[in-house]
Amino acid sequence: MDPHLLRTFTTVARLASFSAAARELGYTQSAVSQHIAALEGDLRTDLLTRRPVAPTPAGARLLEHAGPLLLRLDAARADVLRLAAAPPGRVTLAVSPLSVGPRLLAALPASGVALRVLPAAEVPAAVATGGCDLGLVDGLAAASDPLRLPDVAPLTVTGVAEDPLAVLLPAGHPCAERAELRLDDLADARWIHAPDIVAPPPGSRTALRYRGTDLHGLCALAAAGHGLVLLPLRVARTAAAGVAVPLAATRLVHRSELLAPGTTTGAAAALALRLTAGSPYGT
Amino acid sequence: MDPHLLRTFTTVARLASFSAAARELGYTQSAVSQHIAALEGDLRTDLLTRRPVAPTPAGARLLEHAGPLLLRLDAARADVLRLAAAPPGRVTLAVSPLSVGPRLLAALPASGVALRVLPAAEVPAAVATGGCDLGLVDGLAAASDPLRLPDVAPLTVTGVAEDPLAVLLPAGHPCAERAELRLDDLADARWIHAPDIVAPPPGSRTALRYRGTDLHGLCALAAAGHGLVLLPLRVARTAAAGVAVPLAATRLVHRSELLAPGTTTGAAAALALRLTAGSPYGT
DNA sequence: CCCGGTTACGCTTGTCGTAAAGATT
DNA sequence: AATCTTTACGACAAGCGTAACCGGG
Repeated sequence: MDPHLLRTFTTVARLASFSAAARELGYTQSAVSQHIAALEGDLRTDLLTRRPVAPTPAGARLLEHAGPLLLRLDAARADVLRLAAAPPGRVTLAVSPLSVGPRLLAALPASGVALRVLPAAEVPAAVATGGCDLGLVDGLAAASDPLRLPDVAPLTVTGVAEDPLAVLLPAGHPCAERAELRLDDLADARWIHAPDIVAPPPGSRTALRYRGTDLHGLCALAAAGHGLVLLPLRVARTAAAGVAVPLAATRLVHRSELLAPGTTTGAAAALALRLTAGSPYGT
Repeated sequence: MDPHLLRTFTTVARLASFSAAARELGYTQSAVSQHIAALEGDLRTDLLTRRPVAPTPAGARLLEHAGPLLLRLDAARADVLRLAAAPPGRVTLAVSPLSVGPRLLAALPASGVALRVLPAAEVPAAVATGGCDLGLVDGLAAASDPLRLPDVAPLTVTGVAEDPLAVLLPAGHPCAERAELRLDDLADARWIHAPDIVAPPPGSRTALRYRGTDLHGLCALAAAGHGLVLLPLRVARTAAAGVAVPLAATRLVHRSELLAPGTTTGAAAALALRLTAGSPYGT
């Protein structure tokens, strides 16, 4: 269960080829073959079928563990190295699309910050492994509850914003005239599932799958009637087309949180302070 | 960042001694010294002070990562091995003290089950690393919200019970006659902090620290006026002494959840079914 | 036969233990 | 002086690459 072996294993599984994995990792085919053999010998189970190369059930199970494991390992290394490293000159901020709000816009102009837009699910990893100095994530949660984030590393989590939710409807939709909606009212509706932007409401059915982090395109699709989208009211109102109807009688709110690694110094620490200053939302 | 090196590092840090760690791990002092040197060389930072042996700041940081990391590694190995292993003859169920409720008592008699009482924080690890076949954890959460559990491994989590909360007061307490209480009413009160049994209410101050999983002793202390305790109403009512007053106007409930590893077979699967059958509480 | 994974084998490197040296109280 | 960590060194094993081998399209 050497991490090197796990890394080779995940690479082989991802590329479905020993030789391609060898090229990517800078090994020879032979070494890759030996790595897999070592893992399989250690666990006394086949992990991959050859020809075609695909994970066995045991291999699939191991794959579920290997990703988070290697991530945590990178995070640990990055975190310790960060202690000794000089504070970054230019701060890189990982943001999920909907986490960009007034608070960030107000805090930004002060210094040279590079933004990096990532799906919410990837922001914690980006901060933990040192790719970015700070992160802003958003998601749906019960009011004043912190978001559920994958714990890749011990990160400092601070709430920075909470917004009520709204549904973005096409102009002609039967509910478009109403002052507010409940999720029950839309029980039969189809939603656009855009996992890189917003989690869909629990238990909803999917009309269309939308990949990528482009919010504008998503709103356009919703306005054109291809499916409903749940957005922070603040964002839904600014959509060029479509009608934003506030969501009532729900415990859910849209929440944004700042993620900071254990060590935050220099310009990154200053930005973190501006982002959280006077925030009414706790850890 | 070889796991072996991390393991000796954590052992040395825990025992504050190279030689003691060597004895525990079955190495020579020399090997331990080389392990630490290898880690320090790899990260280009001192991790431990010698004489006395104690973690440096960087070392302390690494320690925070090392524990969860090694746990996940064990969990991965155990999970894959469990796929091939024969279903256990006797099921071992890890339970946190307050997770033992009517549902478990009803499901138990059917077969030979061994119970293992652990602090709630250790139950997920016990299930993930294969020490136990199933786990029951409890904790405080917003109504119908799942508990926040450390994700040591991808476990199947199923809610099995929710209970209203109560405060256990000594007989003469000013609030003891009231029909119900709010947490605000007790803002100045001191609580017994028993981390292995119940999380204290958020923001409370501690009168006494109580270690161990013995519920009876905790109730006795509370009844004797050494501090308040927050318990599921069901449990508080059965306390031999003391007065149980229901907690009102809170989002918090006491919740129990069943943890199952990815692979659950035989008698363990049957028990899991009985425990969750007809449960109104979701994932 | 060609492509791709496996096996054999030699070389290099790494890891451990023994033992001597060094440091700290 | 005693205790505990570090360093030196030799033995052994592990890991990688080269190259030969094999099995399926």
